[in-house]
Amino acid sequence: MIQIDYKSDKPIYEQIIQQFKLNIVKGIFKEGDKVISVRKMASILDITPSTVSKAYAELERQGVIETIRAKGTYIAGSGLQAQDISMEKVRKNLLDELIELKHAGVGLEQVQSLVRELYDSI
Amino acid sequence: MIQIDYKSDKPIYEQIIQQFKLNIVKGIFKEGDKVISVRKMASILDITPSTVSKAYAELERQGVIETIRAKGTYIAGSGLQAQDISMEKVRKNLLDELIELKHAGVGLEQVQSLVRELYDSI
Amino acid sequence: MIQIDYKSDKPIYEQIIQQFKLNIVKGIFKEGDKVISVRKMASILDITPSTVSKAYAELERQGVIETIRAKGTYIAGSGLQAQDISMEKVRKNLLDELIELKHAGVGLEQVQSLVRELYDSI
Amino acid sequence: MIQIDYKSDKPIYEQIIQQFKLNIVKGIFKEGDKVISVRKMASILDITPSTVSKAYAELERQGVIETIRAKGTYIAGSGLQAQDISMEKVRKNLLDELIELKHAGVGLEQVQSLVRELYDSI
DNA sequence: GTGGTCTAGACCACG
DNA sequence: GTGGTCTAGACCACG
Repeated sequence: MIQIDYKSDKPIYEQIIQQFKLNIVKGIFKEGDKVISVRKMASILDITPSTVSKAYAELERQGVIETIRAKGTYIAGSGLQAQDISMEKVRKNLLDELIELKHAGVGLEQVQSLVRELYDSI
Repeated sequence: MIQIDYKSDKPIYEQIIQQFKLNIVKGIFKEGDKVISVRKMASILDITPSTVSKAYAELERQGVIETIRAKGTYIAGSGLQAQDISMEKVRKNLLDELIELKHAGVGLEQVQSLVRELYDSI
Repeated sequence: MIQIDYKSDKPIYEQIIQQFKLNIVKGIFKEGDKVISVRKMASILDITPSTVSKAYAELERQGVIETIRAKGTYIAGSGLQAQDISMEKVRKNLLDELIELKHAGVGLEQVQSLVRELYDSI
Repeated sequence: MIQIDYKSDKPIYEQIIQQFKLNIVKGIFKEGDKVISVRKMASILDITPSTVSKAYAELERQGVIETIRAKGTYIAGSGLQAQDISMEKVRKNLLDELIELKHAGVGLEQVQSLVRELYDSI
C-alpha cells in the first residue's frame, strides 16, 4: 500500500503523506477506513515510529486522517481536505518545474500533453 | 536581475540557478553575455561566495554557462542546454504536484488552465 | 443528554464531566435526579464502563453527584458544588486563551463581547 | 525570557510556544529579533533539542517566527500572525472554562471582571 | 493497544 | 553553526 523509496532525497515522512493522498485518489483508501497503527506501519516499513508519527500528525493537520483517542486513526471525509491544500505552495512548485521545462525548450503544448499523461496515470 | 528569497526553504544556490534560466527564457540573459563574477554576485546578494560558486558550477555542468579561463564566465548557446535537462526529475516533481492537486479535487481541465497561466507568465 | 465527540482531543471522561455540569446549569439535570448507571451510560455511549466510572468518580469528588450505596447515584445539591471548583486551574486555562487572543490582536472589548456571547449561550 | 514549568501537565513544547507569544505581546520579542538557536535554547532549558525543534516548527507554521536557512530564526512581522489563529479552538476552550465557571455559580459580571484582570496582566 | 511527548543523540545540507 | 530528518527507544494517559 505504501511504497517508500529509501534512496530518495524526499523525506520518508513526506513520502508517506504523498502515498496516503495517492491511495485516496486511487480509491484504495476510503473514508472511514481504519489506518494501520503507527507502530505497525513503522515495523512494516522498517523505520522508527517517530517518523510515521510525524507523517500522521501532518496528515491530521491537513484533514486527511482523523485520530480517535486510543482507538486508532481513520481516513477522513473528503469534505475537509479540499480546503486545506496550500495552493500557494503548489503554484510555486509547479512554476519551478515549468521554468525548467520552458528553459529546456519544451513548448506549452508538449507540457500540456505531459501533464495530461501524468495526471491520468494517478 | 537575480531575486533571492532568503526566507524560502529553497536553497539559495538553487534559486540562483533558476533565476539564470528564467532570465535566459525571458531574453534578459543572451548567449555570449558576460556573467557577473562570483565575488561580485556574492557581494550584491550579500551571501557567501561559496554559495554562488556552487550555483555556477551546477550551471556549467548543465551547459547553461561557460567559463573561459582567465577571461570570465559567459551565457552559453542554447544548443548545449536542451539536452542536459533531467526530465526524470522534472517528471517526478511534476507528478508530486499533480497528486496534490488531484487529491484536492482539482480536475484536469483546471490543472491545464493553471499550467497555461503559469507557463505564459514566465 | 450526553453528547460525546469521539474525534475530540478532549478525553471522553472529561467530556462526560462537562456535559453533566452543562446539563445542571441548563436545568436539565436537577438536584435529586437519579443518574443513569455506569453500565447503561457505557452502553448508550458505546464506550467502556471504566471510562464512565472515571467520570462519575471525579464528579463525586467534585460534589456534583452523590452515590448512595445499593440505591444508585443522584445529582447533588448545588451547595456542595460551588466550593470545589479549582479556580486556580480555571484561571490558568483562561489566561492561556487570553494570551492567544491578545497575541492575535484581539482587544479587550472584543474579548468581553465574545465572553458574553459564549456565557449566554450556555 | 522563557519560563518552563516542568511539573505542568502542559507539554513543554506548548509552553515554549505560549511563552513566545507572551513575550511578543509584552514587547520583549520584537519583529526581526534573532531567536536563540534550537541547540542553545535546549541547553538553557535543559531539555532535548527535538522538543525545542517541535515548538519552533509549530511557531513557524503559525507565522510567529521565520527561519532563514543556516542563518537562524527570527521573530516574524505581526501581519502574518493575526490571520492564523484558530478561533474555533479558542472559542471551544473558552467555552469549556465558562461552563466550569457558570456551573460554579460565578455570574457573568464576575467573569467579565476576571477576564479583564487576566487580560490586563498579560 | 493506541497515539502523544520526550529523551539523547546521529547525520545531513546549507552557508 | 544552523535547522531538518531520523534513530531507537521510554513513559504516559486514555480506553
